[in-house]
Amino acid sequence: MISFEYRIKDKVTILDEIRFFEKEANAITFIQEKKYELIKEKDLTKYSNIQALQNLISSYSSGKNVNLYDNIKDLNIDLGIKEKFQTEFSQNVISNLVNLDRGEITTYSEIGNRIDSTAYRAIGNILRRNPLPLIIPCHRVIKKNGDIGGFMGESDRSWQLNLKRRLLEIEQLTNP
DNA sequence: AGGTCATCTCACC
DNA sequence: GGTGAGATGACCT
Repeated sequence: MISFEYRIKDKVTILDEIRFFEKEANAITFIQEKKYELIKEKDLTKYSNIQALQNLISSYSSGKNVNLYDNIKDLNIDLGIKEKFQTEFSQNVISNLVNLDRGEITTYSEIGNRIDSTAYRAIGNILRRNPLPLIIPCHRVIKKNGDIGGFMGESDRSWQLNLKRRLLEIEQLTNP
C-alpha cells in the first residue's frame, strides 16, 4: 500500500512525500488524521500528471526498468529536491543515487567513495529522511558487508526492512 | 555545544 | 560466523 502527498502551487504539482504502509487500514487512518482529501476515481482524468505518476509506478511494479526520477521530470511534477535536501553534501548523495538501474545495488561506502567522503554514517542519515522512496531508490543501498542496512527510518527487525529485502528480491527476479 | 545516527574497520573470541 | 569499541562527520535540537 502506497500513498502520494502532493500540493498544487502556481499550477505546478509538488510531490511532497511518497509513503508505504504495512496495511491498508493504516493508510486510511493516516489519511483521516491528516485530513487529506482523496482524488475520486472519476476525477482522476483532471489530474493527468498524478495519473501519469501512477502509471510510472505501475510500470515499475510490472518489472520494467523505469528511472522514476528522470521520467517524473517530464510530468510537470516538482519533486522539491532543493527544498528537501538543502546542503551540498545531501544533494551529492541524492544525485549519486538516482541513476541506479533496477536491480543494481550499491553501498553506503561506495557512495562515499564517489562523493569523496568517508562520512558513511552521515550518508545513512541523509537517506534515513528520504521522503521519496522508490523515486530516490534508497532501497538499493546496503551495507558493505552485505547486511541490509535500513529503510524508511528503521534499522532493526520491522516490516520496513522486509519490504526493502522484498523490493530488491523482486528487482533481481525481474532483471535477468 | 552536545546528541544522534539506515556505517566502517579492526580486534578480539 | 558474532560482538564491541573507536573513528567518523553531517545534521538536528
